Amino acid sequence: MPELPEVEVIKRGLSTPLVGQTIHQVWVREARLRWPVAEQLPTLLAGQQIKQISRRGKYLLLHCTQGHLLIHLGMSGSLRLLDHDAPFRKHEHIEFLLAQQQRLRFHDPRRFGAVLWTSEPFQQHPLLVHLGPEPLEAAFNGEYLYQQAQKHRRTLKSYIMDSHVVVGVGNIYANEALFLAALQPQRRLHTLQYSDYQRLTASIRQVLTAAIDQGGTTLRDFTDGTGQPGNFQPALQVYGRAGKACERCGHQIHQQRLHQRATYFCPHCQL
DNA sequence: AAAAGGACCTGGTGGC
DNA sequence: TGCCACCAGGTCCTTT
Repeated sequence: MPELPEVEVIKRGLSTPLVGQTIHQVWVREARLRWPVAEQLPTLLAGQQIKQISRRGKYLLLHCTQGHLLIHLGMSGSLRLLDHDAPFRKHEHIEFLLAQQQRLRFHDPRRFGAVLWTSEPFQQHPLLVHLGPEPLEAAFNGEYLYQQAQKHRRTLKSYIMDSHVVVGVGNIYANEALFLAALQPQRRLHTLQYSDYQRLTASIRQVLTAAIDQGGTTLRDFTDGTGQPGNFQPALQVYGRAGKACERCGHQIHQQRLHQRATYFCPHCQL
């Protein structure tokens, strides 16, 4: 479900209601997520205050009094802030009881998501320490993407979706960014020029920024922390548009499988 | 050693 | 209606 824009939208939506709140109680109804939820989690978290919320790639980080809660939504995860009387839905695996009788619930049908605790500096967590730069920060630029590419001969799409290269670019936005940059997803890295990487970094930034501004992309069920869906879906140029007309040139959008993922592109615009 | 494939899950959809 | 195959926004681990 969530790529970088969706996680960013959730972060922004939950910051105001959550920062400063105390976690009074935690209920783990299903511990079998991507990694088992720590048995001690309820004990560890009880009484801790949420000091700050941030994001690293697709990880949402709740910085608490004595450590950090790392939340990854995987493919189908979501977080909802609910009133005290909200009935449990299926797949609501974890509940955080807050003051004012509000509760934050982690919902994830496919259980590819993760909820992890660390009391160490979070940057050094094994899942975060090897991540590439944030695409919206200055370290991610044409020079960087070009230099990294010299180490590989793989396809362009798998390259930009690799979180060790750059974080946050999932299948939807990889397709969209490649369309914006007029580059075919299956191109091999060594066939590209320096200027292609400059254009591509700009396109990645552009599509992620626009998606954040629109509140993210809702295909089936994405909502921010308060239940609002995103509005970026109508702006998608290629993703999910197989057989439809390219909005730039009118040719049909093609679909093919690349590395097991649905891949969309305009064979006329993208070279 | 890089790159592709498999695995982890549930639910929705479309075909027969 | 039922059954089945296939698809889905992620990413770590294993195999080639």
